[in-house]
Amino acid sequence: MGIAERKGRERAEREQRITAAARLIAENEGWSAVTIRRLADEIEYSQPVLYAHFENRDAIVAAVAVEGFGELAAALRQAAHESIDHQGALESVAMAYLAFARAHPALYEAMFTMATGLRFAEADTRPELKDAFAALAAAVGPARTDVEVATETFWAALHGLADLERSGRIRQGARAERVRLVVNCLVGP
Amino acid sequence: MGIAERKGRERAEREQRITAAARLIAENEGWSAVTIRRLADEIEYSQPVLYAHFENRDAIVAAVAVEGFGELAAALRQAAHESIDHQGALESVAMAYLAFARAHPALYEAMFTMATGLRFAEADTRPELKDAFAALAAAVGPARTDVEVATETFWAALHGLADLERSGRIRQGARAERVRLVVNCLVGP
DNA sequence: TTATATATTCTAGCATTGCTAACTTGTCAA
DNA sequence: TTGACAAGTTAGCAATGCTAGAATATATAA
Repeated sequence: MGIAERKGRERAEREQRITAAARLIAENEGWSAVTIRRLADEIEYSQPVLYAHFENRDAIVAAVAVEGFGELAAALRQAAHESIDHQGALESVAMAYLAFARAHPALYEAMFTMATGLRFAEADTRPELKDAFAALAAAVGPARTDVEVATETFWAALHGLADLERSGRIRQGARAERVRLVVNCLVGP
Repeated sequence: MGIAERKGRERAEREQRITAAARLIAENEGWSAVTIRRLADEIEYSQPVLYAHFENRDAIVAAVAVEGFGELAAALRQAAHESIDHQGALESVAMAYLAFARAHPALYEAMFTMATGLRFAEADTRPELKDAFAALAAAVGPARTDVEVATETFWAALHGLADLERSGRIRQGARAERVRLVVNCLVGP
């Protein structure tokens, strides 16, 4: 009997609607507008139902963040394919990273400044998180001995650029120059 | 008559006590523990008094953040003095930046992830903010034509490293290697 | 010195938040 | 049909940021 299956499907679908609503509201009105009551309204259930899916509000943010890491990894992989040489690929990936952060500010915020519970390099690390790092490593990868150090540094530079651009602390105009500086550093010696 | 002066002094002192209490509580228990009621208790006044000093809670966070920028600038300047050659100074400054973020996580959080109202490169930008940027620029400074681009990139790399280290997304161990990679990139050609 | 006006500070309360206990309704097997 | 269990709702708690209006202290004028 497919009753259990149907219930499982319904549950998964409802969970999906919760994160989708959270993401939409956050992107339009900021994360502070994402309240349990608002989400309950949106999915047309009462508030306690949300707690049958997520332990608390932070867990909803974390779920959105995990989605984001999956999408970021995909975007980076696609950008890497658009160039032939190493340097071009790195520049392309870097620009794609910054464009991603700019296009989905609330999503990026969930991925990096909220959701403090999401750990990397642990046993329970979600595959999406590893995948995003791997996508960066693939672009940095060849022709370096210290791939991990280089990837971490590349990632940090990109994240820093994205964050300082978002908060208006560095000029929007000079983006390409800054990216070139970062990429030259990695592709160089 | 020094009545007005005395009142001004008392007012300034009370304001100082508010930000000091906010900072202390944040550093010990996180920013979520910094509530208006808690601060009111701490300075031994009722809650509305706080609103005679700051427009809202965010303004208190912002005030702490400004303090932080002043201290960061000082720390960077001091680090720059400890080396003779350019490369050494840059490495020293970078390490001092990361150490600052690690030593005062709540303060750093106020400076970069909260306090969204603080703008750079605007007319009303507080001098402390410009000073921190200037301290970095002074270290990057000579021997480059594009000082501003280089400084922005340097800053972004440091901020990214600090942020990803804080959230446990890059290894604490390889800090020196990453810093070397960043510095080599700026000092190089 | 005393009375009035002004400035200062407090009490009390509102609306909103995340979250939960306890009731009610629906569902399925015996 | 009935009784056990699951699913969902109502109602409410404690905490938050913030504010109106009462109460008190302080400075100025008579």
